[in-house]
Amino acid sequence: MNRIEKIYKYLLRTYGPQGWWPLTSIKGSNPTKTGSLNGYHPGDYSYPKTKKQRFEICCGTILTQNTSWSNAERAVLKLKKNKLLDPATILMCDENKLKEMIRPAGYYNQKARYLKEFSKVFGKMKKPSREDLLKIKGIGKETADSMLLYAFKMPTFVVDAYTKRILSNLDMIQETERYDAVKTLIESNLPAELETYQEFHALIVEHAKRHYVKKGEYHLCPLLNI
DNA sequence: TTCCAGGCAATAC
DNA sequence: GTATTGCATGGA
Repeated sequence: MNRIEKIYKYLLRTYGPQGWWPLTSIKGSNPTKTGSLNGYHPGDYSYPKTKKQRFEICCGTILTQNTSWSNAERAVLKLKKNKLLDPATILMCDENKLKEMIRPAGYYNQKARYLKEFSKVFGKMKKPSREDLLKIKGIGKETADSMLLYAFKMPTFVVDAYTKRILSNLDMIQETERYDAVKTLIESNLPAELETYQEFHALIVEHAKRHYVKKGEYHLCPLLNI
């Protein structure tokens, strides 16, 4: 078993299935989880079940850019309450009203624009390619991969700041390693399975929230011992 | 008060 | 091509 696999197994054993991506229509909760308790569906990989849920996940990936999920979730809930978790409605919505709805997620000026841009093309997106998504204003590599992995169920790994921080601390990459290099490293050392990729990214976030927030504590990370 | 969060685009060098 | 900067709310 390679080191990436060992890390994955350790995290899964330690925290259990994470049930990403959270959805507002799911009321289950996991009290062991940091951050929001709502919407996760651990062990159930059948979501999204509807186009509406798929769109909600995509909106969530945009709203949580450089933002805590608790803040992004507030914005998602406001959108839902105002019937705005729908591309046609978002396109018709007054821009200032849309900004007000997503205000708690921060960066609301740009994110409102990003949501409109994405809403324009969502209807045409059956199984979009990464390149298709990257052409859309406001969708970078991580957001594109998050949409592919959690909304469109494609086995593609999502790299984020936490992934780099952890692997760098374990001396498996350089701090400055490029996004796609890290992505390839992970993907080439794990079976290319949707469930595995979905879990691993979620587990990395959960683990990082516990051990990689304070800079002086990275050396206490339990992964250093495996 | 300061720092950080499930990044991205625009600009500067 | 690489490094820096602006964007913003809410919690610790």
